[in-house]
Amino acid sequence: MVNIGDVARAAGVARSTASYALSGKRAISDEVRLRVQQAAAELGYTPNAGARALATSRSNVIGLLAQFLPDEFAPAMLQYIQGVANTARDLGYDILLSSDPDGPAALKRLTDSRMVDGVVLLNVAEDDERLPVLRTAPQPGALVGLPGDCTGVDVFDLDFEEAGRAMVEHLVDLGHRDLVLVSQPAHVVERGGAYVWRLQNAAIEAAAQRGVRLRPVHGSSSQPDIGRDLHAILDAHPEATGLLLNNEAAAAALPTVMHDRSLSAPGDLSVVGRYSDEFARTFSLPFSSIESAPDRLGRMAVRQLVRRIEHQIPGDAPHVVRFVAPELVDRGSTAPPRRR
Amino acid sequence: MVNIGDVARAAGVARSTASYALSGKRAISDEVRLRVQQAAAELGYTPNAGARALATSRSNVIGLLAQFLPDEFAPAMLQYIQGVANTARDLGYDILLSSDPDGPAALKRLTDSRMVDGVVLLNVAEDDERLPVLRTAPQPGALVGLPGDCTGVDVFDLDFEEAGRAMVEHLVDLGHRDLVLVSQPAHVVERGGAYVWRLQNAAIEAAAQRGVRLRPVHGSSSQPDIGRDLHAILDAHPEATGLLLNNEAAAAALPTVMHDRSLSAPGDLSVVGRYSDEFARTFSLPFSSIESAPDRLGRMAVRQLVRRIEHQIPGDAPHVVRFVAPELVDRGSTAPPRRR
DNA sequence: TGAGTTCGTCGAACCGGTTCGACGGTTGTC
DNA sequence: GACAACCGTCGAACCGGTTCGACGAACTCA
Repeated sequence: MVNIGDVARAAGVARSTASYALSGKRAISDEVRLRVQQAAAELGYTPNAGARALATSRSNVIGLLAQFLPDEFAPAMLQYIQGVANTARDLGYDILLSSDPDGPAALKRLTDSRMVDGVVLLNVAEDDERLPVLRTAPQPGALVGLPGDCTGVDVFDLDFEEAGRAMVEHLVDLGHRDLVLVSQPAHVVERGGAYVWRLQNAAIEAAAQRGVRLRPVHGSSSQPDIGRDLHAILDAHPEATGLLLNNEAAAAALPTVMHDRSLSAPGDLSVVGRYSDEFARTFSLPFSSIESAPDRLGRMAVRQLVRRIEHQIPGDAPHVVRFVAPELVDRGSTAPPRRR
Repeated sequence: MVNIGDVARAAGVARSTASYALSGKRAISDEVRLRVQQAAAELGYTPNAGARALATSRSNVIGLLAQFLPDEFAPAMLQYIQGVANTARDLGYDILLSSDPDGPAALKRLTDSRMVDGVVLLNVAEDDERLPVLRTAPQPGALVGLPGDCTGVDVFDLDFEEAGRAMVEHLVDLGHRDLVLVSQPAHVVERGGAYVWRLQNAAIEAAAQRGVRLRPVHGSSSQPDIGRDLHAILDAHPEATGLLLNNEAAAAALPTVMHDRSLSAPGDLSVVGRYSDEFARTFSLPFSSIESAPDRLGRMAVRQLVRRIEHQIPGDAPHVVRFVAPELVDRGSTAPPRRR
């Protein structure tokens, strides 16, 4: 394998000169620089990543910690991963994907071994066990998802409170007075999926303020259970005219369930979900939804991380907690309730 | 950051002794070994990945080249990625995920920089541009997908020919004599997605042998186009009683389309797909299907790769081309055709 | 003409591991 | 009692980059 010594020899200069000629960190005569660059090109020189990382303490790799939990809907996760991966690539970073179920251990290994210059955490829990590890790590971290304690990390998330309010307001404005909100399974909440109750509490509060009824229920996050759950929910609440979904699996399953019951939206039931446009296309979902903007969140997280890594922001500068404002994408699944 | 010198000093031994005590590559007295291990634990020592890679020419990282092409159905891709990631983790390797659209360049950089000990390629094309790069790389490579020329790489794929035959045989045995096969879009084929015509040709041949009619058609691989395509296909072939799907997006969209047309399977139409059980659950697909086994293929690829990396197999040993036999998972979507 | 700058290049040290050869001490064998 | 074999440890070299200080040559200016 050709190394920088070979390039230097071919160009007739010292190793250090070759290094400077390629990096441009010191003035080098045009003549020598061209000779070095040409030699590098001819020999097909690619710097050894390990050696460079050792010398510079920088790897140009970003760690991405994502867990494929049985109660998270995998296709929804994928969108965040793609957002992070694409942005990292554009900024010149590779991504090291860890799906280790033992998040804290994986994070500690990745950071302590200096394999990564920074990390992005997905599936952030209210009391995330990875955060203490991350705070003591020398590298910066960015989260997609809001934890209880944001100190020492940059945080990006959808404004779930506002999302909950917006969903309720939208349906109430149309005249609905009996709503059902289908959330993630109860044990996603127990595990610390705070976004579930952030949206739910805000929705309940908004409903109370407008004087309408909103019943929060949980649904499974996998097939075929969620289908049964939806049937049970619709059986239990025949008076409901508006359905709110904060559960991707439920959204994916609902068209089939409604078909089985010969219901259609918005004729029989107005439906609003919370998922991305990409997700809606993938699953042919006809429901209006609050855009969850996974690509945008992934991009924001990586951008901020890279800014910190490259010291445009010092590590002790104040950290950022930024919320994306929810936007309702109208797919025509809501209308005034049918007179009964 | 604590390094092996700190550990050695704390244990009162030389750096080399500390290294041997931790790696076990030379005999070390129990007493010294324990002292070193304890010092390492107390100081929270984690080896520097770059330094180790530099010294050993091994990074314990596997490169995963996956392209999220607009005409590949992303959720289907994810299953392969998960299979590869999980197996790699179990075997002690991290995964570097590259989604760079310029595959050859990304591959060259990853291998030449010695960032990875080996690579797994997804989205393999008949005449894959990454293969020449991979063959000259010093690291081994494993493919999930069959290229035209398999020299120098290990290859794992579903037996698409057998899959095509099995789908046809199954329906013909039930009495169907008019079949339609929905494949991926034409330009997936043009780009080199050989699996499309491998299945298609085998299906056509099997149909000819059994004396039944099989019409091959292409469908889009994204929503909502594929929905329109399916309607058009069903309009154009009202006489068909059996539908074969080699297109995940089509499978995902078909329930809605059939609902819109008030068709049901197997009453009005017998349907057989080609996708994984996990995929079927995610999309609530009620159709019987040939299992595409992405987890198994990912696992096989990584296992073989690791075997080569760890020199249980020398690099010049003969390479492997292994096909997974298709299995039909019966979900009750096929039956003898209804008498017209 | 000599001192002070500036510019371009070089040599050496360093990053943090692994590994090879050497060496002193103990044990075993005849 | 001499010699060989073996065991456990050490020092030094090496992997392939980057970076710092030094240094010679050319240029500037008094």
